[in-house]
Amino acid sequence: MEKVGKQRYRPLLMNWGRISPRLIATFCTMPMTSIRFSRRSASLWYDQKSTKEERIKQYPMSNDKLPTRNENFSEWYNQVVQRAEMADYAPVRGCMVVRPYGWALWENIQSALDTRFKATGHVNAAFPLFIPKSFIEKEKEHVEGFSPELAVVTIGGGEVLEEPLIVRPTSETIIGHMYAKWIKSYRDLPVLINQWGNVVRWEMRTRLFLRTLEFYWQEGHTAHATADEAETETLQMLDIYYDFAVNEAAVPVIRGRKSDKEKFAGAVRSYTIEGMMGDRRALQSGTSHNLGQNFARAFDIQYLDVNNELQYAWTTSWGLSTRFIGAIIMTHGDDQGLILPPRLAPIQVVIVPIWKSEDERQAVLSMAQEVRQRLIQGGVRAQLDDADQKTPGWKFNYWELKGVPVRIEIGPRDLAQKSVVLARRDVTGKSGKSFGVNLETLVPQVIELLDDIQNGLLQRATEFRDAHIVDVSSYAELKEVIQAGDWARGWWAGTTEEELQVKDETGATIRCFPFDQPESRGACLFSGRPAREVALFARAY
RNA sequence: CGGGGUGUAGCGCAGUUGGUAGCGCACCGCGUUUGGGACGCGGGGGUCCGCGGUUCGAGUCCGCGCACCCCGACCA
Repeated sequence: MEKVGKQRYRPLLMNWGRISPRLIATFCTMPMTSIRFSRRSASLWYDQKSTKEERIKQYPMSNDKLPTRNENFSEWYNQVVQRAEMADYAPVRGCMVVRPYGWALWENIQSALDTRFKATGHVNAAFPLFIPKSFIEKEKEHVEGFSPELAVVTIGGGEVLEEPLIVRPTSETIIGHMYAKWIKSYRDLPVLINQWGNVVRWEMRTRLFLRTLEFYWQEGHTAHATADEAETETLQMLDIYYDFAVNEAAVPVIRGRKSDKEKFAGAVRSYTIEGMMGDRRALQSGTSHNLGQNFARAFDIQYLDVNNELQYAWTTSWGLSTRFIGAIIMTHGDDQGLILPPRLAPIQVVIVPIWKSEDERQAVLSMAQEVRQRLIQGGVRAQLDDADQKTPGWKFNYWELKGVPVRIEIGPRDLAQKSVVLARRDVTGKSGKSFGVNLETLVPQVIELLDDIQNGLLQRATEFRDAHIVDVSSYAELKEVIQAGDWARGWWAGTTEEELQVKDETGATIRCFPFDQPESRGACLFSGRPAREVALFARAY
């Protein structure tokens, strides 16, 4: 059954140029020094000639430490996601289960975004999961872009369906259809609807959160009376993503316009926020599209304007997905595991009690309870880890792996002075600990610390990013910079073909034309032609 | 769809010339522990991917399937 989609839709594919050796390039730059790995990825790291015995000796299967990010970033990511209990592999290839801890993070992301959507006049609704196949085919670029990755339902209730149903890869088409019904007059505009839901795209290579067959997201779909208004909306929503990323997630993204080659299938213009991950690869973390009148024409979204003339509406769409969780993980995480930005962290403070005797246990626990109460009353998301099967040391490591921003340790030594130990997740070891923190000033101090961590994460990530963007003025320089793993920024006036050539030869793509542009003009780094804007090149996820 | 690989306990794996299945971790019980990933003793857990074949006997050999992983061709 699952093959139906591919077979049916393959013929629709026309000019899918064979694409880049990006993945080869990535593979080549990765160190062959993985310490631990799952069976899944093991073969990648094997020296094909070594014997099985040698491999086992070389790579002990000890399960207690993460690979470091330098050793093998990709394996570090996989293990962090699973061991921090964010997500797990589902029994269906390429699908994930978002576990409660991961979902709690997503809920916080949702609420931060939803608040912003509502504040700008948007409302939520829900559209169907299934889309008639014919809908997808109505917009030419759209069908070409999405055909290869559609899941198709051909049987329902034991009967072969008259028209196959597509499991939505995105909802422009079905929402467009509904908008055509609802929009008759300029008085009906604008329509500003958002939907929280899931979509399915039949990807070849999958990674937890970053690319799975099914993922969760929000998709906003708006319709407007004028091109200007649609463009304003498109940019406004990109700014909301930017504000969210920077101020809630402490992920310093760059706003910009996608190149024609990279824009959404069916859009006139696509805008993006791009983040630099800990391995310096780029991650498209949110997109906003100006669809012009493409979908309005395909779905007959027409209205009568003030002059009683029939006009096509101007539509937009914008989305941010659970992929953003991957962005948070790969932006802030360190060799101990996750570091979650305090504003989004499901648990902001974890309290670890320490005791030896039963007497101590009682006393420590009751103090820990009180601390937890005070924190919660102060509006802090606090949790007490009072499990007695695990040692404090184990708990420290566990909660660090889970990225909880602040840990409070309470032991016998603290009882007497009515004080606690504060440990911040973003500074490892003893230097991140404050001893003898007084109970009376604890709550404001924790709140200040959370704030400090939030700012620190943003600053650290911003500095890291800026240190790895290099200005280039020639193709040779670009190659060198990309080869070194950094991002290259330079004047660009190239064609899509030239962009493709860069991708083929370097593995890098144009991530965006940043909004932040120099005043001057320059010469295209590739062709030497006069260029009006600079582009950012990077290897991307 | 092409090339490569793997299917044995929840996870990671071992299993010799074919002789009736084990190790580590996890899990359960009891006890001792607890300021940076504790320890002892005891215990539970198997359709050895499936089907067929060879054999007195198959995790092991043969055939055919299936699933998953990796690499290539796409993408938020």
